[in-house]
Amino acid sequence: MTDPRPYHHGALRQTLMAHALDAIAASGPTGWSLRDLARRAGVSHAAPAHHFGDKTGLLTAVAIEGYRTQARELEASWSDTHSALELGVAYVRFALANPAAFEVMYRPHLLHIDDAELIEAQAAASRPLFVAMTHLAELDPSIDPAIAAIAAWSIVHGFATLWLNGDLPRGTEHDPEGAIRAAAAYLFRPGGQRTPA
Amino acid sequence: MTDPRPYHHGALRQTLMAHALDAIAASGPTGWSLRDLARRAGVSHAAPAHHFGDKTGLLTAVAIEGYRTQARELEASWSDTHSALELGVAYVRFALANPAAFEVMYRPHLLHIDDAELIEAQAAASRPLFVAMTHLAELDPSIDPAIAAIAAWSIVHGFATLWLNGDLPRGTEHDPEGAIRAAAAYLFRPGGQRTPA
DNA sequence: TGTACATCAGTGAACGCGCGTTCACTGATGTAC
DNA sequence: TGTACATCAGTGAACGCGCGTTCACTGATGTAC
Repeated sequence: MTDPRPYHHGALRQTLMAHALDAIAASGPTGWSLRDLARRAGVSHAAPAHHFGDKTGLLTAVAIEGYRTQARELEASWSDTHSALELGVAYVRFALANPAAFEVMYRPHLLHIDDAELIEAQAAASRPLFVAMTHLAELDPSIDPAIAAIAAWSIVHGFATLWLNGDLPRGTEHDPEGAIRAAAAYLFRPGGQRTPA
Repeated sequence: MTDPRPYHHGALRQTLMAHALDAIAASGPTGWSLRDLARRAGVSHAAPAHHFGDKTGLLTAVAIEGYRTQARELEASWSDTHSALELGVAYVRFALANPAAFEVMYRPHLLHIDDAELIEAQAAASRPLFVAMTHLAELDPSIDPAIAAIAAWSIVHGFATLWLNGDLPRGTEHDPEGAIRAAAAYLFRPGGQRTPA
């Protein structure tokens, strides 16, 4: 009656990564075991080691895939709008759509940080931010692109983190994109002198 | 030759919390066990359950203590400076000085979120932010205090998170306070109209 | 000052469990000739 | 078209380990009278 499962799974690597995303979303970046993932994939408990070596290897694979997707989305946002604000909204949109990957990507101590593919994917994902900040500094010479990058990255990263943790007050829930768009608009209002508030 | 340890430890609760902070800083909010903490405190493995019940209880105690300290520091900063910018710097200073507590405080799913002391401590810690934003909105009527609160909280929370994870580029390392002060100064520059950048 | 008793803090043995890792293996697939 | 062989993906039994939890206990402390 039961399907005779073929000896070779066929797409075990991707399947394990998908289950890892579920497990991370449910129990955090370390709240699961390789055996658990194997069980979910219907495969023997020693199989995951073939593909990832260990947990860190799997998390690294998850982060790489996350950075690649993020890079694609940020590049698309920038070339569509040439707006730093919309780039920030795209950053938040990615985080909210991919909470598990987002939770892993920015925690170097969970990853094999010297993995070449990881380093390259990270660099590709951060490029649009620097392009946008340079663009901004050209329009407004009072803006220092390095500091602006820290400001912009911080506000969108902070918003995404707080939103995913459920820390933001009720009301934000139904329209997170609207909330970050309004909040981030306070950054880089053109013209004004910079003085401490 | 060895000290005859007294049957009663005397300050086991505080000692376990201190070791928990070390363990969290080293291995993340869940990368340790109650048995491990008991070992570090030189006490039998069943002792921690007396004080905290379980891991979540201990993390809740850590978060409560964190929020109380944070509330004290933020209140002091506000009453000393009446500056929203300096309040943000104080938020970052707290996070960097108390990384383990900071890592736990904003993750409700790690905590007993309906603990009355936790709720009260959280509320006390967030009060200065709303006071400061209300103050800001009085000075500049174009500022919406609710949105400004999200913007301000996001930028300092994001900065602290990225800094603690080691994600920010070299250079920021030696003067995180200077970096967040410069970055946050882009928020709420007086005067300018709000338009998307 | 003394005694009895309740309460509290911590002990230590026992349990069953899920984990990562190892290892010799087997079944399927791809390639060379 | 067929055969031989290498490689790769996944198996399953075994191991030792640290874990949380339970439980009857013991030693110290505090309080009532």
